[in-house]
Formats: sequence, structure tokens, C-alpha cells
Amino acid sequence: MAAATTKDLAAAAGVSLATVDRVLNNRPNVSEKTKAKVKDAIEKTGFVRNLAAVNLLRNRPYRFRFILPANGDEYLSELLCEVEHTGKVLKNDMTEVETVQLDMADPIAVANYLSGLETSDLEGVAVMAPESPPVRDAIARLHERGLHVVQFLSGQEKLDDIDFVGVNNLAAGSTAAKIVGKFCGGRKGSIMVVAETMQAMDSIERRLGFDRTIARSFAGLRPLPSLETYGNAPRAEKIIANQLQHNADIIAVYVLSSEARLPIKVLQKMSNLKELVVVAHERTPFSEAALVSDEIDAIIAQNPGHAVRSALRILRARSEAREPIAAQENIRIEILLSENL
Amino acid sequence: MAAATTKDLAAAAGVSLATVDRVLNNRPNVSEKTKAKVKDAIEKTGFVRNLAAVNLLRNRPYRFRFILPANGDEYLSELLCEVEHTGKVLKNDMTEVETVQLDMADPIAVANYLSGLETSDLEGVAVMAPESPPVRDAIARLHERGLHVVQFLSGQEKLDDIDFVGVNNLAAGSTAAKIVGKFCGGRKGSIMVVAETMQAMDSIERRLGFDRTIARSFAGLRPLPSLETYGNAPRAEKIIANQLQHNADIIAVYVLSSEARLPIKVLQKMSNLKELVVVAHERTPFSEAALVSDEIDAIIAQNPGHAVRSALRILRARSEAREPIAAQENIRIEILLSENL
DNA sequence: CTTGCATTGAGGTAGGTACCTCAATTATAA
DNA sequence: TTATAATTGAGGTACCTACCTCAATGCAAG
Repeated sequence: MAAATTKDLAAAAGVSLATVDRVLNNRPNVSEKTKAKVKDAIEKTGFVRNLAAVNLLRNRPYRFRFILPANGDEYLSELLCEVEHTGKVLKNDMTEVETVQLDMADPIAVANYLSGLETSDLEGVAVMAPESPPVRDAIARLHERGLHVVQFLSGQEKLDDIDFVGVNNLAAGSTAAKIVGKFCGGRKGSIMVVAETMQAMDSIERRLGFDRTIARSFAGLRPLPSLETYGNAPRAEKIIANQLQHNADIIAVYVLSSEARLPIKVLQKMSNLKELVVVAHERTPFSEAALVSDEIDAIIAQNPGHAVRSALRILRARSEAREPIAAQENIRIEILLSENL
Repeated sequence: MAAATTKDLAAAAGVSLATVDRVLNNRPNVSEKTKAKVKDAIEKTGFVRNLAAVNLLRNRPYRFRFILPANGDEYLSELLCEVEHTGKVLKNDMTEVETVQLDMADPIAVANYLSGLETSDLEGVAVMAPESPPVRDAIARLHERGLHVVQFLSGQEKLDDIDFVGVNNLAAGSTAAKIVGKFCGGRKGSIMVVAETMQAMDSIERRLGFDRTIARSFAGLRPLPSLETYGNAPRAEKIIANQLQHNADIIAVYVLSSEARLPIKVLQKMSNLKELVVVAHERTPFSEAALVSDEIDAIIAQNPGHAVRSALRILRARSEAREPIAAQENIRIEILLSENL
């Protein structure tokens, strides 16, 4: 038995196809009584729109855009790569995916860009931008204008009614702490915490989660004040050397930004990483290699491929007026060891 | 610019629609020269079949069937639940999903069941069955007959040309070992290893991976011989009590079958689980609660929802003669702590 | 009763592909 | 050269929904 069609529905409701169409697509001039008849028939026949037919009819592709930072770390490259790859695969599913990279240091420009987007060009966007009021407002306005928006892996504060793809950074920090704590195996000492910057919301949340779990479960460990590299190599060398010198009891390092390369490279020169417990975020070619060579003990990761596909699935679902499958879109905090790469 | 259609393709190749159709659908009576012209045109125009149209045309749903064990643990319930839920969601994507549960203790019956499946009823099946030659042969024959098959999370030996969904159990065992080892924090002692049975291929592989990693990285730890509960409570109590009694230095427990409930419940009575390092497999309501209450330290899991969706995506792709996205279908070995649930 | 309006029905179109038939052309063999 | 086979083209139908127009009904107020 094939699925019920609009024709079956019309027969079941005892009305014409035209009326069924009017009800299904919320057209005017239908009496309440007729509407009820059709809705009953929908229940009875278990009618569901044939998505294939709908998609065939709208012979315009769904167009989505990822709005990402202009410059960033290796993780960003992974993301770009995933977006491109997934976009290619979805080509034959009526989905076009583009990427735009903006200078996130200029929130006004970002907000302006967002405000300039038109529903006529685009069904939806996934925005990865650091927290800032103008951007937040622009996102809310986009949503009101009917352009679907996903807050993507970002340091944004979660907005009501707007889909979010990414992990809970508080939990991610906690997880890192648990690994660091357990891997230290009861030894006492200090933990170096390195970030690119502590301005970003995600860094702050991770640090918070980290400190909380260390305090609660690992009394012998003392997290040191965050070191901020600002992505600057000489600066990183200086502050890391300085902290190492003044804290002979450092037994672990937590790199909480997604760019682990700079701090790890600096530490390679100054200390024996294999004797330190090192936990970093995000899987990149560099961090993966460091994990295999035992210089990093664990990576806390959010899978960029999952994130990209999840954002696209959500945007697609919203565009088709479907509800996304919440369970599927929950990005996991992955713990990577050299064994489960 | 809308996507290229068969009409565009015909124009580009300088042939008729009929000929394009013959080439695209491998119909006979086309000269090599013409075939080449059309294929060139496919390259040039970037033609891709419009899936919506194809799916519209075949107005029969895709029918897939999960073949699962008749009786099993909590993880099986999770799987059943996921299959049902995903099936519901895919209803409006022309996909019908069923479940059949068979008594896996009778391999001949399973093989017979598989042999009886017809392409006219079904596009494909996902089979979760323990290793056995008759079943393996039946799967291979199904595949030859054009019925798509996925080896699903199973203790099956991986067959050539047949898709597999699930984790590498050797790596899963290794991962468990790394966690156990690190969480023991340099203490010396023995590790209890509990299984439901060591007959299953997955148990064997996990044990192998576990032993290998313990031997290589944790010299102070000694994994004890596997205890097999056979799902029998009195037996479990007896053998666990016996091993506890004869090995006072047990500091860790590794439960390598997907049913952690029985051994954990037994251990709750006989020892202080919070002082032992306990690692188990698979997330279930029970194991999750034990993780939160700190009676289990870590869970090595393969996400049942991912697995189900992955199997269905693969079956769907095969049915549409597409290649599945390999990267997406790789089921991760998840490490769950109470922090990243 | 008529005018006007709200409601319903009938019937058509488009969208891209698969599959079919029948005629027309070309190539190959006898 | 003719007979036969292989190849190609032309044109149609179906799949299901969205959207359109035009006619026909029903009902109410004037």
C-alpha cells in the first residue's frame, strides 16, 4: 500500500482536490467545517506531504550560507573543508552551500552584512561570530524577517527561538578537568591554563567549567591564572617561560582555545611534554599528530563534520517547515585518545 | 542558473532525450560513440540526477528491515527504540523501516530467514547477528541477489563488499584499557574483566585490544582471566565473589559486554565500587545512572542512534545507487564521563 | 427575487525523470 | 543491392504537489 496522496485525502474527506489544496496551503475562503473534515481525513489516512514532489515543484535549490571568521586556526580550516565537502555532496539534494568569511574584529561590519541579507537570495545562514550586541541584534532581526539562522559553534550567547549547533562549553571545560585530574593520578601540583584570548565567551565558559570540576574533585591540583597568547609567538614564549619558571610544580597543561599549535610548540622547546598531562581542544592535523606522539594526552573535540551537517540539516528542516530531530542535532563532547582516533 | 536537466544534457550532447535516457539507465542499443558523447556532456554540464524527480517517479517507498536478536540487554532496547523513532521520522522521506527479532542462538534459522527475503518486498536489511558460517553465507548470497545488506554492530567477521556499521572493537578495548590504566594513576594491582560470554567476536576483540594496551603502557596492572556470566545472576555472584576473594589486589573492573547491569549489581553488593576504577560499555539508563553516581568511572559507547541512522543512510544510498559518505558513517568510539553526558 | 459574496469544484499547468511505443535512420551482412 | 539488424529520434504517460483560472453552487442581506 503506497502512501496516501492528496487525491486519497480528497476522497476520504469527501471534498475536491482544490479544497484539499486550500486547506493544506492555508489559502483563504474555506469554511471551518470543511477545514475540520479535511483535517480529520489527514489523521485517518495518515497523509504526509510527498517531499519529493514538493522539492521537484520548487525547482530552485535551497541556498544556505556559512558565515565564518576571516582568519583563524587550523580548526577553521577543517570547518571550511567540511563545509565545502558537504556542500558538494548535497548538490544533488537541491541544496547549495556557500561560505563567506568576515573580519569578526569589526562587529558593526558583521552586523551590517547580516542585515543586508535577503530572503530572495538565501533560505538561511549559519553564523559563527563572537559575542557582540550588534551582531546579536542583527541575528534576531534576520530571524524575524523569516531568514533561518543557526548560531554555529560560536561564542554567542544562546538566543531564544534561534537554533544552536555546538557543545556546552561549561561541560567541555569540566570534561577536560576530569581528564586532567584523573590522568594526574593523585599527584599534587599546578595546572597551566593557556588560551588565545579570554575575551571569547567560549573560553570563559570552559575555564569556569574547568575550575569548578578541579575544585570539586581534585583537591591536590591548582589551576594557575590563564595565559593569553593573542596568537603571538614571542608573547607566548615569554609568558609560558615565565610561568614555568615561577611554578616548578606544574604537572599539567590545559589549552582551552581551539588553537593548540602555538602553545604546544612553545612548550615542546621548554619542557618535556611527555611527562606533563596535556589536554587540548579540537582535532586538527597538528593536535592529532601530537596525540599519537604522546605529547598531548587527550583532546576534547566537537566534530566539525557533524557540526556542519547538523547546521545544514536544521536549516533544511526549517526551510521545509519541519521540526529538526533534536536528538540527532546534539553535538557531543568527544574525548579523543590515541586509541580511539 | 538552475541545475542542468536531461534536456540540457541532450542539447549539450547533440542527441535526443531518448538516447540520453538510454545512456543514463544503461539500456541496450547505444553505440560506444554516442555513449561517449553523452558522458562528455555530463562532465561539461555538471549534470546530476534530480533526486526529487527520481523519488517521485518511483512511488513505492524504500523498505528496510533491521534484523536484531530476540532477547538481549538494555542496549538492545535502546536500539529498538531508535529504530522505531528514526523510522517514524523517515516516513515522509519515502522510507519504511521495520524490525524483526530472531533467536540468534539458532544460526540455521537465521540463515533460512535471510535466504527467504525477496527483493520484491524489501530494498535492504541491516543484520546484527553473531558470527556463524551459515549466516555469513546467507548474507553474501543476499548481496549477490541485489538485496542491500549492512552488517550492523555485530560480532560478524567483516565481509568484503558489504557495508559495516559499528566500531572497531579492538580499538574499543584499547580505549577502555587506556582509561582504566590512566585512572588507576600509577597504582599496581589486578583488573577484573567481566563478560557475558567470550564466544562473541566482539568480546574477543575487545579483550585483545584491552590486554595489548595494558601490557604496552601499564606494567603495574595485571588483567585477570575473563569471567563469563552467561547472563546468569547466581553464576555471576559465584564467580565474581570467587575472583574477589583470591585477588585482594583488584583495583579495577572492566565490563566488556554491552550488558553491564548484572556484573555491576553483583559488585555493588560485594565491594565498594567507588574505590574501584570501573569501565563498562554502552550507554543505557542503568550505566548512565551508575556513571552519574560515580560507581562507573567511564563508559565506552557507540551511539545507537548514530548507528541506526548510519545504517539507514547507507542502505538508502545503495538503493539509489549513490556512494555513501564514508566519513559520516564512521561510528566513533565515544568515551563518556559524568561530565560529558 | 436579486444582488453580492463566500465557498467549492473542475480542470489545467509545471517540474525532471523513467519507461514505453513506433517510426526513421544508419550500419552491417548476405 | 537487398535484407536485416542496430541505432536514434519523436512523442507520449506517469509520479504528486502547488498554484492558477473559471464556473458553479450555497447562503445571506437587501
